[in-house]
Formats: sequence, C-alpha cells, structure tokens
Amino acid sequence: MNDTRSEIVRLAGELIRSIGYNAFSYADISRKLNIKNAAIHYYFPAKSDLGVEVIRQNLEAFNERTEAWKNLDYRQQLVKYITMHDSFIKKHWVCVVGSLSPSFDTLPENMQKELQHLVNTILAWLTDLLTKGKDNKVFSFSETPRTKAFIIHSALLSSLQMNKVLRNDVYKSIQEGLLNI
Amino acid sequence: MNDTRSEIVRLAGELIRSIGYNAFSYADISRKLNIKNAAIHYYFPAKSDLGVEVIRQNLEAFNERTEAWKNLDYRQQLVKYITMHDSFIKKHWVCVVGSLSPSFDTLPENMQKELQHLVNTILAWLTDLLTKGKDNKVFSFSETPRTKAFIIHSALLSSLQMNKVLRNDVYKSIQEGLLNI
DNA sequence: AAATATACTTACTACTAAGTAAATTTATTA
DNA sequence: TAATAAATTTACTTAGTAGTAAGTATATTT
Repeated sequence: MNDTRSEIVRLAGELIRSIGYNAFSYADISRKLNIKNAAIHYYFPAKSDLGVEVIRQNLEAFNERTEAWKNLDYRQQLVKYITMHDSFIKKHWVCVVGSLSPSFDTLPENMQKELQHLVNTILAWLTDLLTKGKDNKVFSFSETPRTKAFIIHSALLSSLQMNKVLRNDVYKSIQEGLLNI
Repeated sequence: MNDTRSEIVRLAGELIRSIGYNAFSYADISRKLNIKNAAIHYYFPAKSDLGVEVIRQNLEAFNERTEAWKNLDYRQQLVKYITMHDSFIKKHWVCVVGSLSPSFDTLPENMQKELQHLVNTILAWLTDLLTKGKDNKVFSFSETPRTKAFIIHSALLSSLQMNKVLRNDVYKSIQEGLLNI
C-alpha cells in the first residue's frame, strides 16, 4: 500500500467523521493532497469503493484494539471501549457508524453491507464482554447483556453527535453514567 | 398557510427523516407534488429556509405534545416520551435531531441555531421530568437527572439509527431497558 | 536497452444541484 | 369588470459532482 493511496483513505476517513459521506467530494481530497481528481479514481474507481475501504479499515482497527485489550480485566476493557473516541471530542468528530447510519438508505449497497458487518462486530464484542462481566459479578445491571450493549453503544455514539450540536459536557457526563454499572 | 406550502414542508420533513437534509433535492419534492422546482423557491427561497421550517415545526409539535401530557403522572409521561417515535420503526425513519446532528457542520447557520434550540428544549423538558420523578421516588437512578436525560435521549435517538442499519429488535429492546428506572 | 507496468495528469462528458428573472395564469379586491 | 396581488411556470444560469478516455512520465522487469 503506497503513500498516496493511504493518504486518500485517511483523509476520506476524516471527512466522513467530520462532515459525512455524502457531503465530501473527491475535490476535497485532491486539493489537500495536491493531486488531481482522476488520481483518486485510479485507486478508487467509484466513491463507494473509497467508502467501503474506510469502513473496512475501521473494522480492522477495532479488531486490533480489542485483541490488544484481551488480557485486561473486564472493567478495564469496558473503560477502554467507552473512552475509545475521547480524541474525537475537540475535533467535533463522530464515529464512522454514527456518521453513516442516519443516511444508510442513501449509501451504495457495498457500503451498507460493510457497515452492517462493522456494527454487528462491535455489538457482538460488547455483548460478550458484558455477559462475562455480569457472570463474574464485575458488572451489575438488570437488562440482558445484549440490551445493555445496545444501550451503551447507542448512548456513546449519539453523545458524539450531541457534542457536535451542543459543544458542552454531554459526552463526559454520559461516559460517567455508563461506567456506573 | 396554504396547501402547497404545507405539503412542501411535510414532504421535506419525510425526506429529512428518511434520507437526510443533504441527500434530498427540490426536485424530489416538486416531482411528488406535480409542481415545478421554482414553485418551491417561491415559498422557500433557499433550501435552508425549508430546513429551518421543518425543525421549527418539530419543536412546535414537541411543545404541543408535552403540554398535552402534563396532567399524566411522571411515569406515564416518560412512557409517552420513549414511545413517541414508535411509528418511525417500520418506515425506517430517524428523528429530525438524529438525522441532522451528524452533518451539523455542513448545515447553514440558521439551521444550526434552530437545531440547537430544539435539542435544548427536549433535554430541558426531560431533565425536569426526571428531576421531579426522582424527587417523588417514582424513578430511581444513581446519575444526576441531567446525565440520565442525556443517556435516555441519546440511546433512543441512536436506536432509531440502528434500526435503519440492522433492521432487528434494537429499538424495542432499548425501550424496555430505558423504562426500567 | 526495450518492453511493460505503475502512477499519475489533461481534458473532457454527462449530469444534478440550487437559485433567479421574467412571463403567465389564477384568485382577490376595488 | 378592471386592477391588483398571489401563485406558479418557463427558461435559464452558475457551480458543482462523479466518472472516463487518452496521454505521459517514471519506475520496474525482461
């Protein structure tokens, strides 16, 4: 993987997190990299190919992280998950899932499939963690682990969105609330 | 307010909830209403004027509803709030806030202001309800009412987004989890 | 050294978007 | 009924957008 290609993907990722998939154009990327529009089409013939690659790399990064956390205790793993996107706050970014989900029906099919795959992977990992943590009395909550996973994931994802709109303390305060299990 | 105008706003609202503000065009609306593009510009010179009106009407509708609920007991009011968007599920719609927030930075300034106003109103109402319910021992939770309001609002909003992506039981299951306070 | 593949640029097509000015039809009022 | 105002169409501009075909310079392989 050469430099230009990975820079394109990196920038596309930033653009998706900050303004969304439909709002960015190949011109946004080519301008910043000092290349021509067509150079991006050389690596990613269709915009959706670039979109798929951003999602794919996000999934890869998630799998690498959770793998790296696997020897931590359950509570520490939950903390890692919940603080995973702390650096997004001052940039006013949302996560890839939070960015793409509301406009899901406008996305090309290959991106829809990849996004579903990403969401399922995240929810499966979190459900598994909550199951083990509950069984071992590390966590205590009344919902099923899967429901609790939905709630935690949803609240986190949308706290990044609220951070864009309100620019206040929502994110920090939701985090504290979620850790309280 | 004449018929054409209100039909334009109604359709714009549907489009925002289903595909988002940036993804819909005046052509989508004019096609369905059998009018010309320019007729929409007569009522809403700029697309952002139409966007503002959709948000404004959403706020108005919220205020009317909460006003209508005010004689119900606290728990019933919470149920009303949490089930407010049940009809969106089979249409795969998200709420206006959930649709516009991720692309907040691409929105024109007048829409940003109106959206902030809407979110603040919702959170203020919900915080107030949770405060009163907690004080009267109707609800029991350990977070502050404001934090709890953030969590409930966030989880709900993003469960609609997840419903678009996963098309399964996320929404119902989050609802049940949230009512359990 | 010749042939070939890689990484682009140039220059374009086809299309869609928001927005506007002027003309025309439809409804309301004097 | 004439004058006026409201609602809309016609016809257009401007400014993008994704995508493509053909060419070129630079490496890499034979």
